[in-house]
Amino acid sequence: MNSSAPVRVRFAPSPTGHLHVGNARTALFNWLFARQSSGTMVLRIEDTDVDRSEARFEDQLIDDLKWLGLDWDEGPDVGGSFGPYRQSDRLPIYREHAERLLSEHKAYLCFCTEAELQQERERATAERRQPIYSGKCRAVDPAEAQQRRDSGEACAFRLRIPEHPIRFHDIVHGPVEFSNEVVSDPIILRSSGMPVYNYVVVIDDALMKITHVIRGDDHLSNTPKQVALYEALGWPVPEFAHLSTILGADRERLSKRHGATSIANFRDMGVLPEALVNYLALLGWAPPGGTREIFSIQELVKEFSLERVTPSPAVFDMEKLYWLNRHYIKQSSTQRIEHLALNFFRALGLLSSAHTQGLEAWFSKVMALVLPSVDRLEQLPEKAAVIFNHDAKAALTASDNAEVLGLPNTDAVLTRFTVKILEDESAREGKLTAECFKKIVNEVKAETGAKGKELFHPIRIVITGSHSGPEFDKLIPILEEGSHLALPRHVLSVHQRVEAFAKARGK
RNA sequence: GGCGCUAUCGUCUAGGGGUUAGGACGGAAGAUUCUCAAUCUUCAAACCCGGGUUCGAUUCCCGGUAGCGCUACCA
Repeated sequence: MNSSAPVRVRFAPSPTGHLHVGNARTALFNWLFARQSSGTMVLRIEDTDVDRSEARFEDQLIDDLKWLGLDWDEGPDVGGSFGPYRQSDRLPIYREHAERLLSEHKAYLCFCTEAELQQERERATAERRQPIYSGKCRAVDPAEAQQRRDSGEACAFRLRIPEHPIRFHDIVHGPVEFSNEVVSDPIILRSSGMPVYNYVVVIDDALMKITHVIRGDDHLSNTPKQVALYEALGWPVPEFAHLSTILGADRERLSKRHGATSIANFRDMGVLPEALVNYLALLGWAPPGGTREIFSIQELVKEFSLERVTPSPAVFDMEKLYWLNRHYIKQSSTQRIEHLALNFFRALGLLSSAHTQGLEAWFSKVMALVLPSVDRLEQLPEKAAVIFNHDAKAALTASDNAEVLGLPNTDAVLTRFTVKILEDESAREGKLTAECFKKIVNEVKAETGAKGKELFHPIRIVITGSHSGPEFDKLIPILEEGSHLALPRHVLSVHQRVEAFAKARGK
């Protein structure tokens, strides 16, 4: 172990789709560890699975990582002195080292066919034996093997697993030991000449001088093979840190079935990157004392510690993410949030991207009204429906409104209110102020004797279609100003709403 | 099946041989408000089971159970 060497870590995703939250956490922990120890972060693309890998996914991955605020010092896009950083560009390297292992008798040629191996495995399972490779070709004389290879016989390269238990250290799990009895001599180079994952990962990590391998614990059982490989190659074994799996609410491995799982999903929902980073850091890590929850990414760089990472699997809790997101939405500058929020309204055609006079100031008021009630930005248009939508008929027939509409005073309130608004000069022009509105409401109160919810609920039904909702002081100016803006979806003024409601009511 | 990993409130976790087992999310109640949201206050809620070690285990050890992973010429 080269613990004194400068820290070098890597994040090594397969470009098979968008960045998943589990991988994002792995990337984050690698990055935090690198940054806090002034180490080097390497991005390596594991694209040896040609069938599933696509170049465009690599760009997506990079976008997703950058969105989270992560960066790297070496990688396919930025270069570096340990490249190439795409496995598909490293094939000659893998072959070269495989040949070396062969010549040193650390590896041997295996002539067993896939069908034979398959049979052997089936027999072993049937007889309840360990389905590991028999080691049949270990016995083949190297010279004879070479001859058979030269004559064109198909063969794979297998690593010789040592005759002793394999031990390694894991920062999150402590010492780990595997009996050599249970680990097969692994194939490192297929008969097709293509190297196998467990082999290339070792070659790459070693050649890239990776000192700490931080990855998902689904690789824990593969690690003994990899350790054996390091030893066969005569290279130092790195430190390992295997991170627990992230589970869904049903305690199964988090997958698309559980809804949003990719970084892009969260971005599209209007989750802020700092909220996601904070949340991901808290999944499996806690600061000493364990009472602090809010961490900026810079604070995490300071406070994070691999030693404090828990080994047990964690269930992804959307609600807690949303809580953090609400926190960061409040923390953010209104300018930034409004800029992000605008896109959600544009996407639905509620607002256009054209410059509309007075839009910015008006939109700020809309945001001030609805922002406190959302978990994520995508909910904004729905919350702003009270502004953009008005359906008097629906308001009259909604079951939620039945009780209020049936109250003894409601009819009088509605009638007085309607008359006053329709008569009001400023309302007719869509220039009713919050003060004037309040004055009218107070007059209705005095004339009908209705107060509290008897007074406010019917009026709110007229204006918004629902008895509960935002305060009038804030809402009225938004409606009035909105009615003067040139918007794709016209915002009805108070007067227009009252008029429509009166018409629907037929009184 | 074999091997490995894991096990504290519903969830994320702190803690650790003797504690009123701490915090956060969520939940409930209350305050505030015309209502909703926000905010504030309060409350409920956990050491998987069985053995051992020990004066004393939730903590250490062993076993069980459960969950997850690996067991490929997949990554």
